[in-house]
Amino acid sequence: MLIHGQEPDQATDHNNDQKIDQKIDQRMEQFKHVCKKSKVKITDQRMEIFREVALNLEHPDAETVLKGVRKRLPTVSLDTVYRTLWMLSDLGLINTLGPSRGRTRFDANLSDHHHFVCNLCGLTRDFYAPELSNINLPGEVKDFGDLEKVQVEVRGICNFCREELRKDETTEGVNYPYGTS
Amino acid sequence: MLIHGQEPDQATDHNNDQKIDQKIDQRMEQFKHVCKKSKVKITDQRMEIFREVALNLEHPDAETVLKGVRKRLPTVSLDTVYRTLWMLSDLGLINTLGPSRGRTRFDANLSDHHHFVCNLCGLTRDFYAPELSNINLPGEVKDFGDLEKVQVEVRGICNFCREELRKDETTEGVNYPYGTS
DNA sequence: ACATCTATTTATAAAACTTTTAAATATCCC
DNA sequence: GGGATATTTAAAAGTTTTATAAATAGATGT
Repeated sequence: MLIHGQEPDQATDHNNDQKIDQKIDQRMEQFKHVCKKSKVKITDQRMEIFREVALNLEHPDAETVLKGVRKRLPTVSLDTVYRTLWMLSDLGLINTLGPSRGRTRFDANLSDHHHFVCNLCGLTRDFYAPELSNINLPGEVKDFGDLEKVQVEVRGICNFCREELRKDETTEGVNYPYGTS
Repeated sequence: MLIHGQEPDQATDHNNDQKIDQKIDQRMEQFKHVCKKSKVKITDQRMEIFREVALNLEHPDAETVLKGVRKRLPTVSLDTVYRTLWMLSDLGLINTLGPSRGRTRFDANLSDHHHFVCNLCGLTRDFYAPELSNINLPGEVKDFGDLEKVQVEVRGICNFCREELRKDETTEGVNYPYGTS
């Protein structure tokens, strides 16, 4: 799927650039801190990959991240990008969009409903809450396009995965090397 | 990713079965009606594929749908399942979970934010709405597992795709054969 | 009910996406 | 700075999804 990059309406001015630089520096520090705490080595590749996702507000896929990173590190491989992105996700430094992890999934429930999604296995269950139907959205949302429906997505850890985690901890605890967040 | 099928807590009783049968019959009728209206042929494969997604509350992937359908039609191909599922999606009879369509996408924005998602191209943009942070969830949601965060997903058609649609309509109008819904 | 026209399915194969393997390299801790 | 060890790389294999062309089946008019 091609994402047509919709550029910000106004050219970013100098002040704005400075703000973004500050923010990204802050996030790089956070990244390094989490890596150290988790005993994960800080390599150039990992830094640039994290920087790339953090800077790209379009929620890029691995290929897009690769392209961006190669401007600075021409030899990185797609493999490393994938490994690093999943590692960042395990560390809780980034998230994936939707329950992803591979296969496309389909939903025939057209009635007004919402989703619980497990962050670990992707289990997705419906729930109903009529009171959520008339949520008040900020006006700017309409600027993105025509709105069709509003769905609430509750993320967490499902009962099954929580149990698995507990088991792993009491035995060896090597399955989720970077913690779960 | 494996989804461990969490079975419903109680065995469905006879009354319940009857209700489900009624509902699925209703949906099959709706399916046929939409197909006729859109001049799409009603084949056994399409009926069984639609029935399968409509019956499966776990939001199955194509492979899972294939397995289910093959119990009744042993010769269907995975290709047909994919083609049919995307067609059903174009017809507005089913949806996909998340912005899917292929590649996994990553999000480094950890702050409290929400998403606008284009149903056609998958474009996903962040928006902020602090007032949505303290949404009141129905108690049953906690039964699914441990909740971590709540994100609102607004779906629609982005400005770019709306424009593309308009163009197609005024020229030939063959790109979205089944309409857009 | 039958023939015909055309969309759809199937099997095969290819494309697209993601992960593994084993050798080469770079990081971190002393 | 040197050495143990995690990480990267390139190549290849594994998955998931889509395209191709021949065979089949639905729908329309009779």
